Amino acid sequence: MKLSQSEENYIKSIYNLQEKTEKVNTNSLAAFLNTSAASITDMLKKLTSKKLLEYKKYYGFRLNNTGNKEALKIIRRHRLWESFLVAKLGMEWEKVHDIAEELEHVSSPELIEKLDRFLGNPKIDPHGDPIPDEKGKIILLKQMVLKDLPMKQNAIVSSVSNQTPEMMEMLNYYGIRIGSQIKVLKTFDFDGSLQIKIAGKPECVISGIAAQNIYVYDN
Amino acid sequence: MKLSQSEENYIKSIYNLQEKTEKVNTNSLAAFLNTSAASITDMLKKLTSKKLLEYKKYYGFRLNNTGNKEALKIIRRHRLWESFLVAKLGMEWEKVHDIAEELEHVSSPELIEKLDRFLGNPKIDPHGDPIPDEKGKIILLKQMVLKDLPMKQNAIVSSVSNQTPEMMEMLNYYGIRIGSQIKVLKTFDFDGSLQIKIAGKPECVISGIAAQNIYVYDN
DNA sequence: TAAAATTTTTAGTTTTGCCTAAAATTATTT
DNA sequence: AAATAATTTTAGGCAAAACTAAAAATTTTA
Repeated sequence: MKLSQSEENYIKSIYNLQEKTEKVNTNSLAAFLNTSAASITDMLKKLTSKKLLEYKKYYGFRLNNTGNKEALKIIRRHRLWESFLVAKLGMEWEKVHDIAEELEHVSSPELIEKLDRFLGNPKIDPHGDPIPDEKGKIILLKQMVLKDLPMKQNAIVSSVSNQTPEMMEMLNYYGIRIGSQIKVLKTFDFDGSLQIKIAGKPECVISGIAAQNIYVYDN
Repeated sequence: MKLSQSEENYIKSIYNLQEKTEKVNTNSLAAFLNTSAASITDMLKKLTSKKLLEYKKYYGFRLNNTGNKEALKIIRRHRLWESFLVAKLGMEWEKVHDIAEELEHVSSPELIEKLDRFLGNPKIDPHGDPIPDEKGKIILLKQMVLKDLPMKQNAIVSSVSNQTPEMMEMLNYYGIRIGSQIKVLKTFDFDGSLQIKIAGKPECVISGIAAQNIYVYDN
């Protein structure tokens, strides 16, 4: 299915809104896309005629199977590019979204599969969101805060909540990156700090506050 | 200057045609872009009003200084992406052009500078064309066939003419890549084969035929 | 349940980038 | 230099994707 950039943006936005509400309505999509309700109606007709949407006038709409698959392809591209920008080009997390928003429309399947392999088939993007696989399957992650990770259990760093330069400085010091393998060895009850082991690094201790801002997922 | 994809494509095409002829004319650009002469005239007016073009009705046109700079930015993006696709994703040379054609319109200067650094500031793309630097400067390369490289002189592999799987197999065997540093140690007059040294690899011998299909540039 | 408020759709424009056909201009022949 | 040919521009339209304003449908409220 060949889609215009605009169609792709609509599909992705509808997918996102669907995550929260059963039926999406015109006004909320208009607000989300920062456009007019009339423009939404126009596009809904188009997507319906392309058989991507279940749409009943005045009653709201929802992507059908085909539409959902398209949405997942777009999201896959977006999140892979975000991963690339952070992991390979060293860009900061706040900056990558807008660039990925453009890159996601480049529609060569071969490109995306090669990029995926090049990145080492990441399961999660720099914001901690899961990356759909080539079939559109999303793994559901048992994501948690490092502080809550059971002792001795291996996990992967997925994101951090506090993306300030100060946080970055500290993560850098510890050598903690998105995708780093991590394990809690010991907790100090006195102040809540944790002794941790990051793969390829010596053991070290991190404060409870820091550990509350680092997200990991079960491995 | 914010340009649409279409405007960028016109600018790039005009730049390419300018390389060959003093003044570009409507019909040749129409043929190049596979579109109608009337469409060309439309766009010429637009680019003129944006002060990117020197255009006199019926007499042909040419990019002005600003237009040339824009063209070089687009070409820089295109060639960096081509380099990325080949060098990092391992795509084949014939396939990368069309994909780079899409990627080149993503217009974040920071992205491009980071990509450039990530690739090691390549001077030449996988087709052997020079990559303009961030100021738009193009180095002029003394490109030559490996066979003609003076002995003991360091050079960089820029491209190969024969892009078959068989050629790729052999290059792979030798560990020759775009960007590899290479030097000729000795030539065997009997059959024209060359003893060469590729940086980071042991010395080896390559046939004269192969050496005639490998392009290098002076370092 | 009727009136008011909200939401959604329709109708009519605009801009961009393309098209074809016809007119205008320049170049080439004879 | 006049006629013919080629090139280029203008004129008028079309489709996509947006907009505003107004009409229609639904929901809320009194």
